[in-house]
Amino acid sequence: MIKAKRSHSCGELGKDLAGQQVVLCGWVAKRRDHGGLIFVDLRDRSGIVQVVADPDTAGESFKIAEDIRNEYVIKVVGKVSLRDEATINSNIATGEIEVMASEIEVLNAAKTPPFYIQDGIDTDENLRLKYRYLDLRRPEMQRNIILRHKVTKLMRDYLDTRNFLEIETPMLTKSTPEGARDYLVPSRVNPGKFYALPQSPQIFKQLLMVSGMERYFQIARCFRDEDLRADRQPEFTQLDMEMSFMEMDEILELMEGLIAYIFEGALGKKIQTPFQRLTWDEAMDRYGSDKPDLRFGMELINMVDAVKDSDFKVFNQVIENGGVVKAINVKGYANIPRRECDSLVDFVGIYGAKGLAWMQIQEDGSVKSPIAKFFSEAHLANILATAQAEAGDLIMFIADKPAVVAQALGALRIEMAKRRNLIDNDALAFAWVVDFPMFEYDEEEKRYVAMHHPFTSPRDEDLPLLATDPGKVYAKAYDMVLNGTEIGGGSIRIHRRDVQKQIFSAIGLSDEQAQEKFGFMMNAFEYGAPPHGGLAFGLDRLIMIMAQRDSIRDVIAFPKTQSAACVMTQAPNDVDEKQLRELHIRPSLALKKEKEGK
RNA sequence: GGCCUGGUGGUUCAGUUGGUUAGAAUGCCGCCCUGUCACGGCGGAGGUCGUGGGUUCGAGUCCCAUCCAGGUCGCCA
Repeated sequence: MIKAKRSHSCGELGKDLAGQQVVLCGWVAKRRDHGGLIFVDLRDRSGIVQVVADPDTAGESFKIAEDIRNEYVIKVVGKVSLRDEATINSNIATGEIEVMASEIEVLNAAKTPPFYIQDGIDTDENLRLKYRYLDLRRPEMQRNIILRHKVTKLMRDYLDTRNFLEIETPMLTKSTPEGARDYLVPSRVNPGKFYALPQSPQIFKQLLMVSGMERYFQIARCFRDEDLRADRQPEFTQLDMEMSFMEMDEILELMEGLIAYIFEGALGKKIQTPFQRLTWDEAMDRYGSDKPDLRFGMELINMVDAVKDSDFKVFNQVIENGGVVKAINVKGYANIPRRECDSLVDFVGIYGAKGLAWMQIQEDGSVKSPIAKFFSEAHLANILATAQAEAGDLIMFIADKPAVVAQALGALRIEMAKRRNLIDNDALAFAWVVDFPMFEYDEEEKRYVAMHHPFTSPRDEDLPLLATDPGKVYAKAYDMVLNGTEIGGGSIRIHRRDVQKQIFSAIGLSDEQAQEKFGFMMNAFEYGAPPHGGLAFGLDRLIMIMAQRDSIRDVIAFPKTQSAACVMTQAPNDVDEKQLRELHIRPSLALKKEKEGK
């Protein structure tokens, strides 16, 4: 047994330590056995260093070096030695030195792992998740987790120096069906009753403002029982903040400062502030999205004036029925096969568009298009001028209700940018989207629902519209957008009981229902609630973008699969009938389920 | 819930119009090798082709169902 304690990390060794004895601990990343000489790449969190076992210097330990295998955990005593010029390995940070082992101890043997413990592996994610502890041993995953740690540390530092208090709020809370589905937790001591896991600490942080905490933050776990996506997990983390006595402009500026601080501190990237601001209307009009990707142009162009009064009935009917015709100009993409155009019709169909028209501008300036015959020379000239089209361009049109055009053409804009390779992967395009509509109409429920959440303050000038025309009310809400992803959102909140009541009424809650669900909050507003507002960043998404990954699963240590399951622990799992009974959940339900399963 | 893609040695994949004993690379095991770092050389083991039905003389291949994973629409105040 080696008595000496670990003295260094593998990655920190360098030329300055030449000649010094070190004690290293780590995992065997690779072993190259040359018979009379064995090389071991030893890996720990800090990096990799080459350990050399030479019978002359390793003595008895040479036999141990012969038996070790990948992922064995070993301890090595050895001398740092400069490598000969010819044997320097410039691929690794410690490539100018190596450690001549004098003693080796196996701390633990290891089975051959089911996949390679290295970067850039192309292994089924299910397998990686089943052996997540091995997946997290891979350097790129360790870098992601380390980045995440750095970012949360920087967040805490930034907010601490600006007088924020980190305060925890409950995980067992009250279910409020407005919004996403809740994860419910049965109460043992209150038969038949349930807690809900928080979708966000929204109400509690507002109450903390009533409490006079003035500035609050929390790195808060949130839960939503909805379907998963590459950027959506049932439990996720947000940096949640709330501030009293601050106007929107002050909050946005403070948040820009936070983001700049994080990017500088964690990635060494300077971020230009202030960020561009777009109103929601403008974002929808120009990009067809409330989270526009501003790394490229290709804006949506309104074609109504250019195409009206033509012989093309499809466009005419859409315009007559209050719809719009919009287009994007895909520069230099005219020469694509008809087949690709047809497949793009299917693409926009996913988003509800009933069709897609296109015009290919030929080298001689003439227009090749299935719909060209419906337009006069003057119309065509007008269309080309409106689209600023040149030879070689492809103009793609969608005509439909404004919301469908925005969604389908907005998605097409991004798809075409990908195909044209217009997106700079190193670019960081930040923006604020402000002035969201307060409500949107839910066709299914036949009522208005809050677009952000019902605690968002309407604009002062729109207050009179609350009772008469809720659809026209705008909110003091703001989203931070980065590269086409919403990374944060917030608002100035309501701090007056009468306004809050009006909002609940506008979304169809009776006074009694409002009192039953949110009475405690409205009561609090009567005891000196300060004006306040806040914001929450989606931490997982932010880290994902910073780490340049495509999925938040890569920046979460133990994520769930698309079916909200954990393949490593097998959660969710069956529970004992006894447990159910204690929770006052009738075992008959479970039994019934079991029978159905058979 | 809808649509799309995938599931074949440990891993990543190939597998033709359905036809003999299902291949490759890598990994793994054994032997050899004192300057490799994707070490090299020789030899070897390893597969109920996701699961269950069906069609057929014959199914990895065709059909149906189902499970799992991923993407996406709906959903996500």
